[in-house]
Amino acid sequence: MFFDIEPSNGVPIYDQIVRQVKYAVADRSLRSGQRLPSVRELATQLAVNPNTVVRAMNQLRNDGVVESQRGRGMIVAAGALEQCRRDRRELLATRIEDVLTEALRSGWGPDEILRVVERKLKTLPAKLPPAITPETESDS
Amino acid sequence: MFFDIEPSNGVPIYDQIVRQVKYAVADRSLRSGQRLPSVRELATQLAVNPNTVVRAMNQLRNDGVVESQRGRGMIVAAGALEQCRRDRRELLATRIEDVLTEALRSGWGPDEILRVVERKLKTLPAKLPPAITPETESDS
Amino acid sequence: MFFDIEPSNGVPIYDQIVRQVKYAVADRSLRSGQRLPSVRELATQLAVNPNTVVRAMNQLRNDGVVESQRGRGMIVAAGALEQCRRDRRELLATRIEDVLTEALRSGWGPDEILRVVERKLKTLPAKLPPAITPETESDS
Amino acid sequence: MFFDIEPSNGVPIYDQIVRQVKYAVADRSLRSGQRLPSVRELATQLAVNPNTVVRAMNQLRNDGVVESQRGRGMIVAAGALEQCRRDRRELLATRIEDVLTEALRSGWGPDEILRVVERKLKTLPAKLPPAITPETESDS
DNA sequence: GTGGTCTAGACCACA
DNA sequence: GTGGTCTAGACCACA
Repeated sequence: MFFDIEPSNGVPIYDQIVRQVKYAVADRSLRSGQRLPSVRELATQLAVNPNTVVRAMNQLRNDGVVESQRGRGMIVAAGALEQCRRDRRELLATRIEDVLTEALRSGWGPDEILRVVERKLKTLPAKLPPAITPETESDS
Repeated sequence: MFFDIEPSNGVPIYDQIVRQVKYAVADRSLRSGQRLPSVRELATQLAVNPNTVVRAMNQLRNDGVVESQRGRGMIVAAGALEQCRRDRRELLATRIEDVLTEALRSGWGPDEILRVVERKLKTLPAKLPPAITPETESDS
Repeated sequence: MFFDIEPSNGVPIYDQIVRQVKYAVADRSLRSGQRLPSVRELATQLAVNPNTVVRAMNQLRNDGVVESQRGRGMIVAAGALEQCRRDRRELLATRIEDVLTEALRSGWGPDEILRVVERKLKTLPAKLPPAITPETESDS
Repeated sequence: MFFDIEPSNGVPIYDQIVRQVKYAVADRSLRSGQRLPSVRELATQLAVNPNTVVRAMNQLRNDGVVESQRGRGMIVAAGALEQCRRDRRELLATRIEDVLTEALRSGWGPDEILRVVERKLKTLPAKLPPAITPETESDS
């Protein structure tokens, strides 16, 4: 698994982890039943304190995305795909709505906003890393 | 002036004030030379801690949007319109870029995103209050 | 507010706090809008680390029982009463069901179990502290 | 022997094993002198870590419920029946007392609690598997 | 003052 | 080995 954590870009680290895991599940980069790296592993891998990872995992468990098995680690929960699709849609819809609301209130018209969005959508994708992917454990 | 402050929607209150003032200027709802309500007035009007208003005003002064006039409170600065237009463009562009980046990373395609934006742009404007307007203090 | 925390009786401290707050709300000892003692206050009062209180508060917020107001403290949320009644019913029903299941499986018959329960219900109440109550801020 | 282990229902697996063995003895489903399956057998049968079974067996030995017989595995100890009846009574009484205490503290009255218990006692038994029974190893 | 986040590190139960 | 809990303590944004 590849995470792209940016310490203090405003979004708390634990929340970045939560979102990225959810997005990875929603995008089928992570699948139900799949085992996650241990808390300690993840922590070193992300160069982050284990407690921060624990906090993210707690929230993910709360949200039905992962299950912990005592002494054995965490796995992606059964209904995780549907859950994460819902969560993704809601997380993004809310953020989009917020920004559009702010833009409209600022006096921009819908057309003006749409033009900016379209332009960004043309230039942004090229810059982005090729989406989070699991280790190719295609056959192991 | 009418502000629409939402405590704990994630955006700090002082920042909401800063943005709304800038947008009002960019949108000509506030004009250069116009007097702003006093800190105390604003604070009670917004049901907010006076320190919070002070903080917002400090930032607005720093950004060249308002000027304090000896003993008479704050007025909208001379070059405020151009400044606020720039600020508005940048504030919104940044937020839009951020949300689009997150959406693209989550696995959504540009088309999918665009569809959501278009849909929201059709439904949102109707719901919004009729843009922030100054009290018709046509000349006071 | 009076809490009765027993460090390591098996139930995690943060969970004891969560339950007791919920029960207090369900029992109207705490009411919507009421301000909770600050995290630091509660921590010293309960002789517990502030982080432990924070954890409890996070869960309570997640469960819609409290709301945090930045820089101002935490208050009991609007719909908290209904929420906590539901939570209480569920928490207790689950525990009761679990213990009855275990008893039935152990070979005890329903009558035998019922007798024990009735006996305990006669002797226990007298031993218990007089329910958690808020500081009598009846009129302050 | 049939066990019904539920990983992560809160009760540690080793403890579930201990309790179920004790209950089986108390209920005469297991009798003194009867041989228990080997650790390995039990572990695979329960889909559980062998160490977990070992731990359970150690505790059962400590509690005088089983004895290891040189080279022949474990058998149910001589005084096991009386021991397990006592243990069962105590295990269940403790759990019942705990849950009743929590319920009373939460503000429920004894009558309210009793009603819930009675209702559960009517619906639960039907749902339960037909009590733990030994494989009819009538004599092996 | 308030809550929110994070680190460092310990200890524990469990498998 | 695994996750879960807790402490101690720092630093920050916010009001």
